[in-house]
This record gives sequence, structure tokens and C-alpha cells, in this order.
Amino acid sequence: MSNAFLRKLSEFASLSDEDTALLQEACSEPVVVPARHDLIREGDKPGPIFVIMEGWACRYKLLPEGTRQITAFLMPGDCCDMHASVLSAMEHSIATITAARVATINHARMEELILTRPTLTRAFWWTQLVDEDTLRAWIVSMGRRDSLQRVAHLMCELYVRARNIGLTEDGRFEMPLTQAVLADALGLTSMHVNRVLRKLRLGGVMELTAGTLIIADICKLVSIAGFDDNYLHRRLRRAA
Amino acid sequence: MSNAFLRKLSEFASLSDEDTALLQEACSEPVVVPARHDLIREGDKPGPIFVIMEGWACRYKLLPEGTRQITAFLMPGDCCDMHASVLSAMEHSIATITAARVATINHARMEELILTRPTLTRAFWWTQLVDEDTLRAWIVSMGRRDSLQRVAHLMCELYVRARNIGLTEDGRFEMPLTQAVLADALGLTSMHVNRVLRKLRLGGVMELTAGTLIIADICKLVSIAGFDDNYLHRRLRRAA
DNA sequence: CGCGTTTTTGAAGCCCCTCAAGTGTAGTGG
DNA sequence: CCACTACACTTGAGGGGCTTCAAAAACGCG
Repeated sequence: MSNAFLRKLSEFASLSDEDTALLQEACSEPVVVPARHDLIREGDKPGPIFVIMEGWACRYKLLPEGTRQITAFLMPGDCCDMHASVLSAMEHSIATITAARVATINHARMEELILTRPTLTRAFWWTQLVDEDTLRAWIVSMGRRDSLQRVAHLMCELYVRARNIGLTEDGRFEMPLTQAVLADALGLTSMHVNRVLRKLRLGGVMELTAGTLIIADICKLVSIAGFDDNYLHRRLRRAA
Repeated sequence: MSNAFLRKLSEFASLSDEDTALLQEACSEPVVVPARHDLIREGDKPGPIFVIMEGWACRYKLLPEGTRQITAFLMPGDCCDMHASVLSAMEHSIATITAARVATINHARMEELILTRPTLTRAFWWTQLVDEDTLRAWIVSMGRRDSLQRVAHLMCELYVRARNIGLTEDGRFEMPLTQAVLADALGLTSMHVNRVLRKLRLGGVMELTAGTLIIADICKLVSIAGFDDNYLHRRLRRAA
């Protein structure tokens, strides 16, 4: 199954052939977007629903002082702003991190799917709730975990999410995030992220080089992070 | 209008008499819950939808080391877990802070409302999206604001939310949160929250005593916080 | 009035930031 | 093929913001 969106949704719900076909068709014309390109900006009127088919993106907000806070990473299969049309303006921006293939679904089409396909509606709700629990997990990390735990926790989250969509192999996966990007997500400076990564590397826990994360000791990593993947609400649990 | 839930929803949508009557009836039998009482605990199967009719509550998560992180405050009119039934287990707990009147709506009833009353459905979506943007605003605060800005920002948020449901009068409102509770929400210690509050008091910005917040200089407060209430997505803007 | 909770204040220390410089590494053009 | 540039990564020194530990004062409630 080459469609990451389908792969992700079918992780939660068993989709009928008709549901599958409808979804397939809805995001059949993805557009290639270059890296570091805004899909939508804070203040804009909500646009269509974006579905990331390939590549990485993030939600972020710029502060007056020029600093940036990333509030979510978007990976293949993730979709944004399912119902944002209800609001009059976006409160944050969404940008690609790498070059990406992005499908768009207009709101009329989405509304139609929601009204007529109860299984899809439930699956969409599930993604929404997982995203929400992920936001809460980030708040917990920022509020009550130190930098080492915080980095470890994010690495665990991204690893599990990558694994769920079949992007890992044998404790490693491609994670094209610079230390500056990680810092913007973790509420740290890139210099400090660098020091934390060194510590994890020297401790034989994990190594992040050239855009790939290699987890040497997943048990140590999970234990440092205090990671519990419940918040990602997976039905199936596969081995690492 | 004595029903805080109705008051809040009608802020976004103009509800028909029938919608109003249905909502009124759905939460017509609130229960009084004592202070510091869990409504639902992490790990529990999702229960009914809770609607806070009176009093304060919060979502929180306990960490292994015994620390606590609050991820949201719930005020009159706020409802939780609209669609949580989709999930198999709660990822966080919800507890009252003060004594509270809490209505419950079972999921079958809610589903019926959503299927038959499009105006209500849109209004529910709006509350959901506001909650989500609030989570993101908290992440931004924790990641990129220092303690003074963070406290100021939270006070702004709570003041605007209280004002929206008619709980303020002339720059003041009842905010029954201890410094320890604020600390658990802000990712600080109660000692440091105390020092920040003193600074704001001595600066003639605001004063928090005996469970009421008195804002002396709203402009200063907003400017310290870098507060912008867009994320609460209000349609109407009333004067303070 | 007495007791638990909350608030307040102080002193010492650590975690992470700021500022600063230097080291790769990939891409470009001569 | 090598200078040149841009960007990401790396490392160090010093400082500040928030924590930890500790204890006293104030408050609220039976």
C-alpha cells in the first residue's frame, strides 16, 4: 500500500473497499512542495485539508522576538485542519521541513465523506484525538522533563510514529531534522540539543547522524524518557 | 441565561429555540462534585461527556517521580471528551479544583445531537478547535516564554475566558487557583510562582489574593505576556 | 484556639542560555 | 580540481533563571 494516509487510517479501522477507494481518490493528486515552504500562514483563512503523503512538515508559531516554537511534526499519513474551516483565521503556520508530496482535500469533499461514511468519520476522529493527546504529551514534556528526558521522549515518539507507517528498519529511521529544528520543538537552544545528543551518543543510547537516527539501546532510551506510547492510541502493537 | 454551556456555545453560533431546548435538556441534571475529586482517571475507559456548569476543574497527568502537569483548566461552559469514546483508554485524568456542578451527557445522546443538529455540530467543532489552539498556545508559552511572561499569559487567557462567560467585573474575577496549582500548570515551582506574583504586584500590574485576581493595568499585563486572544477564536469582542 | 494548608522569604546550586569561536561538510563556480 | 560560500555541527567559558532545601509567617476552618 503506497498511500501513507490509507496505511495510517487502516491501522485504526478496517476500511471497506469502497472507503479505501474514496480515500484513494480524494488524495490522488498530490503536489510536490519544496523544503522550508509554508503551506499556510498564521492569519490566513483556513484552506483545504492537507495530507502529507511523503516527507516531513511541522506546525509552528513565530514570536515577536523572532524565536520560533514548533508545536507538532507531521509525517506521511498525517493530515491537518480537518475542520479548521469553522474558524476565521489560522493561529499558526504549517511548513514543510523536507521536500514533500502533499495532497489537498477541499472541505466540501471532506464534509461529504464525513456525512456518508461512518467508518471514515470514526477514523478521522481517532486521528484528531491522537493529535490532541500528542499536544498534551508535549506540554507534559516541556513542563516536567529536563532536556535529556525531553530529547529522549521526542525521539521515542518519532520512532514509534515512523514505525507505525513502516518507515523504520531495525532500530533506525530517516529523521531529517536539524538540531536547530529539534531545539525549536523542544524549547531549547540548538547548542544545548547538541550537548544532549552527545551525551546520548556517548552513553551508547542513540546516535543521530546525517539525517538518520540509530537507536542503539531502545530500553535505555525509553527508560530515560519515561516513555509510554499509550497516547498514540495504537490498536496493534508490533515488535520493534 | 443560567446555563454556562449554552452561554458559551451561543457565543459562536446563533442557536435555534429547538437547539437550545435540546441542549438545556441534555445537561439538565448536573451533579455536585466536591473539590479535588477525580472525574475520570488516566487508564480508565472513556466515560460520558462532562460539562462543567459551575466551578473549576483541570486535566492533568501524574509523572512517575510524583510531579504533576496540568494541561488545561476547565471553567463553566467547558466540556470534555466529546468523542473520547473512540479511544480505549484515557491518557490523562480530570479533576475538580473547587466544588463543581457537573453535567454528564452519554455518548449515544451526543451522537444523536451531532447527527441531527448541524448547527450544534458546528458549535461543538468550534469548542474542540479552540481547545486545540489553547493546547498549542500553552506549548508556545512553555517553550519560549520565561516565567514572568508565562504567568502573565496564563492570567490573560483565564481573564478573557472568564469574561466570555460573564464571570468578570471591572478587571477582576474569582480565580480559586493556589500557587501550587498554577505552578503545576506553568511547569514551575510554587516558590517561583510566588516570586513572579510578587513582582507583578509590586509592578502595579495585577494582584492575586484570596482567590480573586485583580488586574490593575491590563495593558501592561498584555504587553508583558505578548498576549493575543486570537487563539480563543471569539466572534464577538465585547469591552471589558 | 489550634492545626493544616498556603504563602512568603532566604541561601545555595544546577541546568540551560548567551556569546563566541572553530570545525566539518555539501554545493557552486572558476 | 580546488577556492569559496553557506550551513550545520561542535565545543568552551561565563552568567542568569529557576530549582532545591529550609523555615517562618499568614491564612482559613473546625
